[in-house]
Amino acid sequence: MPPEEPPKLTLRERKKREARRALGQAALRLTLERGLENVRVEDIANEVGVSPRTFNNYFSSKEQAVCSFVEDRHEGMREALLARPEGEPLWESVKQAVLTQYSREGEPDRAYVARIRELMGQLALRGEFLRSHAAVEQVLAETIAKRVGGVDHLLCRLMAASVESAVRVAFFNWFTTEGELLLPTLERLLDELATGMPTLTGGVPKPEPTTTTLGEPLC
Amino acid sequence: MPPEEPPKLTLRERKKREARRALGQAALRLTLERGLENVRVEDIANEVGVSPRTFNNYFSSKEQAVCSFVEDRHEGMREALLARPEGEPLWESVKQAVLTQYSREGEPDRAYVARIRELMGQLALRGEFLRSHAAVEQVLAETIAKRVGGVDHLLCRLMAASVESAVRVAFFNWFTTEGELLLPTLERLLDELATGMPTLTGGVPKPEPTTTTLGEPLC
DNA sequence: GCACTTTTTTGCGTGGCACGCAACTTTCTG
DNA sequence: CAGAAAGTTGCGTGCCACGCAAAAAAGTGC
Repeated sequence: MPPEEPPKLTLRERKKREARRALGQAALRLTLERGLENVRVEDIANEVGVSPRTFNNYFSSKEQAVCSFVEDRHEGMREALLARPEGEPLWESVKQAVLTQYSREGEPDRAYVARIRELMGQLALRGEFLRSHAAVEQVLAETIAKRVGGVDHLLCRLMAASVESAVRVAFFNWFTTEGELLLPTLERLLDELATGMPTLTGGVPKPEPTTTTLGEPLC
Repeated sequence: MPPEEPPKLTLRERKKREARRALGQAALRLTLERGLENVRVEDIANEVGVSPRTFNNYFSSKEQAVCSFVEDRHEGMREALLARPEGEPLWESVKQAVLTQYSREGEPDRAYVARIRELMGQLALRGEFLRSHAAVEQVLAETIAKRVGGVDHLLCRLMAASVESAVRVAFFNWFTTEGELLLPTLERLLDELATGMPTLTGGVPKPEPTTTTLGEPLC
């Protein structure tokens, strides 16, 4: 095996990617440590050894930088989906691609959960967070469309949006509960989507007067 | 019929609501007229006859103000769902509630479409826009949970998220095409969700080499 | 109608942020 | 190695969110 794989990308390209990655990572780390309001753009820039002005060449806000890790999954998502075998039914492909992507990252470290939960509490991040998810959704929709050829674009979008919904809900559940694993929940939710909505109706329709809170407005 | 309905809310409460509504509306109108980057917080405040500082007592950014109309639907959504008859299957209730809410507003004026499309192009608004949708989703999830009693909260969330997905996709389609109506599309997408994902697979799996663009990353 | 409390509005000041611009440095190409 | 192309940086500018405390408005009890 070659220890140095031939850099197919130009040096510039690699440097750019690396800089962006480093900035996003630094932003996330600092925010987890101190909370967003105690992180200045200057801090992030310094951490990476770059001028504050340069930071804004890559991201147009620190919130965007912090959330960039979500968006970064889009590449893996695309590859995972395109790598599925030709004849496989579409939904199976999508499901497996999603599961592949998120198991690639491994069951996330329990130690981070509390901090991530705190992170998500940051109102200021919610918008950017969702925007990043939407970016992944867009890639997913395009890839699905490419895979199935001439099928209705609306349905591709709907499928992509539904999948991202499941991902968001699974993550939400993951970092608001203590013991549960991410992947099984995600798989279950995806199966639920496949089955269709009425499944939920199977539950007891008795209106319990208990005011059950659903938790934070998160996600 | 009483021409003046007795104000069940205190004067303060009414004034607050009115102020917020006026600010949001002004923000939206000005943005549609001139584009977000040509609207200053000061302009919005002046329009309503209030100090800039007060604007920030109601909204923590102008983007939030512009998007507030989306979030304002949550109240109607809640009522519409709770108003459905007792014995009705859950999904049917949800579907009808959503359709009720969006027909309440009437098929949107064609004249606005171009401007709305432009509005959605504003990168800066996307995050807030999604945040508002998420807020509606949250209310929807809570209301669903309340309606079905003790059923799995995860599934309630998933359903709410899916519904919002359909809404977003339907809107997207509505303001990126010329002739189509919003409500029929929305209903079709909701039915698609009810049926479950594999429906999409029904399409021709032939991989057309045409590089079909899916349109803007919007929504 | 009148004191007293609670809530909202407002002006001011501060720290911070995004971005245009133009000079400078690095990388690329032949 | 020389010129072109792309990326980085410092500076300046306009704007913005929010804390704070004083003033104004709305609610309350008598």
